[in-house]
Amino acid sequence: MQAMKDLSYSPNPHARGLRMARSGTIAMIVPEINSPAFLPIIYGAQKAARDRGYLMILGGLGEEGEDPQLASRMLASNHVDGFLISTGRNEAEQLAAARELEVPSVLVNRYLDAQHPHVVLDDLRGAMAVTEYLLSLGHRRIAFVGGLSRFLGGRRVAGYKLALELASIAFDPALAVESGYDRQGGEAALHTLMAAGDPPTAIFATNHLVAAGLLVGAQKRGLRVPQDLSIASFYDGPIAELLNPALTAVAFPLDKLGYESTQMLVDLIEGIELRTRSVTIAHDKIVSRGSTSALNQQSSAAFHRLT
Amino acid sequence: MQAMKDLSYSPNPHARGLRMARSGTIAMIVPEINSPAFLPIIYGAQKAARDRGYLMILGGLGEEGEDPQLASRMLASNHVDGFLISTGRNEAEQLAAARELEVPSVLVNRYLDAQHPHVVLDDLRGAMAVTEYLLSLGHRRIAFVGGLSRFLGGRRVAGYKLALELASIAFDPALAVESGYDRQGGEAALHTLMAAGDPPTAIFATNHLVAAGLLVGAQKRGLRVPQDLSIASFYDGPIAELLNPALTAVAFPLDKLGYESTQMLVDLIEGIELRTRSVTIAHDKIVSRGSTSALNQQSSAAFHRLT
DNA sequence: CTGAAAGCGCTTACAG
DNA sequence: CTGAAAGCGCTTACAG
Repeated sequence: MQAMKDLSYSPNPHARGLRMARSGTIAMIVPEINSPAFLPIIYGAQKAARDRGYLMILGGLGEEGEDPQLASRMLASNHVDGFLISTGRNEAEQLAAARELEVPSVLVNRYLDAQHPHVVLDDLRGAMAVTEYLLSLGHRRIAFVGGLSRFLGGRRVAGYKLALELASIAFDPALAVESGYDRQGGEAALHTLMAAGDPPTAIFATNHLVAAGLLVGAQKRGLRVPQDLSIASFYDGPIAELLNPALTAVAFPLDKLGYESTQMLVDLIEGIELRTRSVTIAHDKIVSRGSTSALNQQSSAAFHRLT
Repeated sequence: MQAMKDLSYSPNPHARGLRMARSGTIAMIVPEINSPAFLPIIYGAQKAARDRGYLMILGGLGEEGEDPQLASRMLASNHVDGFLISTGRNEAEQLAAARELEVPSVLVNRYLDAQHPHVVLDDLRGAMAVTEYLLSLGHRRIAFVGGLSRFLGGRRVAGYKLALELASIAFDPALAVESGYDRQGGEAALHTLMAAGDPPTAIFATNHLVAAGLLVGAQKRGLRVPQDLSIASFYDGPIAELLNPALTAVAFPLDKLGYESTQMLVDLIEGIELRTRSVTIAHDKIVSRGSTSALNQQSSAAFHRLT
């Protein structure tokens, strides 16, 4: 032992990998690399890999990661012990391919079924928290703008509805608008909402891009945020600070999402029994910024004058 | 050969690494992981690594990457063939440590000396292009806000000065304001500039964060962008679209920066003679958005009324 | 309990 | 030119 220290010896990972038929390497597949949310996720995953003595390689960034067969091809050529998988446009095929893999994989913020190991955000409670925050500011006409159909989007709508229900406010389907997940969708949704009778006084956006679109749309219509319209969003992050006005948002520890995913994957690789195959990451605080304010008589009057 | 195909054989990388005493793996050290610019850089690097048959691991993300000794520790434990190195707070120590490494390394958007292989952006011409764009809009009082001292910042100031000189405009030291690289610095710089006599009609910001700070400062002072003040920035990217107004900026192919860095590193690893140890990535087009407009009598009048 | 041997799957120097 | 053998640095089953 002392000699090891004196010579600063460390075992040769190739010899070890060859003998033990394992690589000590995991790969992360991230097709939607342009989302800034993946930086903290990658960061957390890398940290956990290090803590467990594994190397993490970035497998499929961007377009390359869209190929459902990527993981199995990587397996053949690279000898990877397991995969962290996020999906992109080909969600269904990629999830199906993950199931067929002959090494463990963990879905990162994605869901296949209760059996397949996954780590997700607590979208439901996060969405409730945002909605309740807007309710606490006195808003009663609160809209939800986002993706309504995908698994994660659906859970956010559910949280929004639940919060309304708990506040004894009837859900109005006209206030839940499909926007997808980009800026154009957000801007279009704003016009849809404001053109209808009895528009909302507050909007809950599914992410920053949609929120940015709402802000642009509001400005084009001459609506002041937050005096005439409050906007709050999911996923706090550096972009929230840069928007004008800065965006109120619910924070999630995204690094923890990456960290827990990797812990789970290494447990699977090493045959350690999992306590659960479904980990949910709780939201942090609501970070209140300039895009939301209390509903009061004055702003309400200004609002009705404009519409 | 046919049999290889039939059995979809691929060589065991551990056996190969053991025998050949090389790993086929490179590591990228990125302390400033929070900068969104690193996503395309990592993406490009990963692509080149794949093209050359290498794996890329993310070595030091964030705080961990600040340790100047990280690379040599990774070498001992992981058997990496080379490093792509970016630096953070401890720039000088990290660059010095890179020089001592016993495997090749390439500096990514960083500079040590002419000998040490590096790939940088063409800051000088990029800064000239932004300045010339503002000149073409009729602006004559153009400020530069950014870091003035670091190597890269210094080159941007030089490009700004050169463009002014070519337009026969005397450089006014009061218009070059040190802001560092964050939002607070940008906001403070705006107040400094506008409080002085003869303020600028256009500002060139060194990055998005500084530009965002300028926008906030302008709004607080009641200055309209672009009517009263034009703002343009370095580094086009997804954030430029989200600011309000959207930001005019000069684009750089950051993925190419990562790609070329990796090509250079693999050449070094494989003993392929380099044509040059210094690669400069040229800027792309100026992307013109809502934050800039032509200087005209009306806006100029409005501007002077306000100050 | 300790220590020598076999073997993981390659590559390359060497014998035929 | 072709083919068998040695050896990279580990781990683990086995002999002593």
